[in-house]
Amino acid sequence: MLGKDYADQDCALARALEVVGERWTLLILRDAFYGVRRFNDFQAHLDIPKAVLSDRLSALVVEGVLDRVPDPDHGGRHLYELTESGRELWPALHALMSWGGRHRATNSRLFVHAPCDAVLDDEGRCSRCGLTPGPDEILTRPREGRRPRRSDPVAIALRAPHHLLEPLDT
Amino acid sequence: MLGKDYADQDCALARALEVVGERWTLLILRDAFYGVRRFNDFQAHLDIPKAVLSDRLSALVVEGVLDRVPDPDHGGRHLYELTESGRELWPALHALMSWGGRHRATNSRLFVHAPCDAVLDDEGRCSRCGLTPGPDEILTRPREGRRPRRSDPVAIALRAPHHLLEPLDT
DNA sequence: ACACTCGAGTTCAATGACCGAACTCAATGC
DNA sequence: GCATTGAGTTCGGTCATTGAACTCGAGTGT
Repeated sequence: MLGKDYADQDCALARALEVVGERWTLLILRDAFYGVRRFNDFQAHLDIPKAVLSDRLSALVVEGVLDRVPDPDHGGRHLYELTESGRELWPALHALMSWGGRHRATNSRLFVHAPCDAVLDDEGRCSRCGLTPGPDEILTRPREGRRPRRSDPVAIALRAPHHLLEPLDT
Repeated sequence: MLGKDYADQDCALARALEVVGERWTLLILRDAFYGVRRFNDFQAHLDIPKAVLSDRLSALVVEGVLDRVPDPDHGGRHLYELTESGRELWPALHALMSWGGRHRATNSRLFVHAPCDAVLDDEGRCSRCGLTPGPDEILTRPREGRRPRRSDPVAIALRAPHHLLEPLDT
């Protein structure tokens, strides 16, 4: 694993980056939050080489961030789902997304606290009730008036408003 | 820049990762928050190849996350300091650190809201006043009872309690 | 039963990134 | 004047990533 870990860094950040710090990993997890669960859906939406996707998914399963479960509809296939520890990465993901939205490009999605129907601010706090909900209470939809750049089936399915973690059907 | 960017991803997260998603970058920024400002201090504390450190620092300066200013004490040298946009990465960094602290290793540091003298929770919220302060209001110190793993001068200097962003002297 | 397709990978050669060691160069320190 | 130290750059070797081609097994159509 040379080149992947930061063994000499005595720091929780280094430990976290050993899990999610490699190229593509956080984008894979973003898609997992958006409801993507199948190998090919990740691949279609991310344009990632299959070998790398395979590596990353296995690593995330080993790390306990994703679960690999048999697909009930298709024998021999699997679904990749966020574990509890994976779901707890949401605040980190959201914080990075907010920073990107503020400093590079306006964020292409809104996140809404489902019970309040009020948008989340940059800190992930509901603008009505003030709580910072977990992903299971968050709805997402694309922001208005943006011409979408991607046209793969997953990107199209993601244009419909939906709950985070809710399985996508393509 | 092949292999560094995610040009086809229409997403604020991808934009953020193009800036901070490469190996070492977030650890460099962590040290910058801790007060490290000199090339050799980064190098000593991170055990990073100088060529890579040089690359990352220049890239962060180009991206407007760090400023490269002349060192008033030493002609011909420079200091690397967080810009405003760099300082706004604190919530993302803190969120990742919290996750690492919860799921991999207990965090080796405490973060304290200076005005309240109360520790921050995993969401970065002050346990007394409930605000989520920026780095300029945060004090950090090592947690008690941990045998430190590193013994370079920077690691030793960092053992003293200090404000985030406050220049370290080594 | 048979060929076909499609999803989910694995294998492979080429390219790019990362590594550590050695080198440069300017500014102190003695 | 000479050695040292900080801040890089250069360089050969190694490791990771890439896209294309290949494999394998489960359904599907006939």
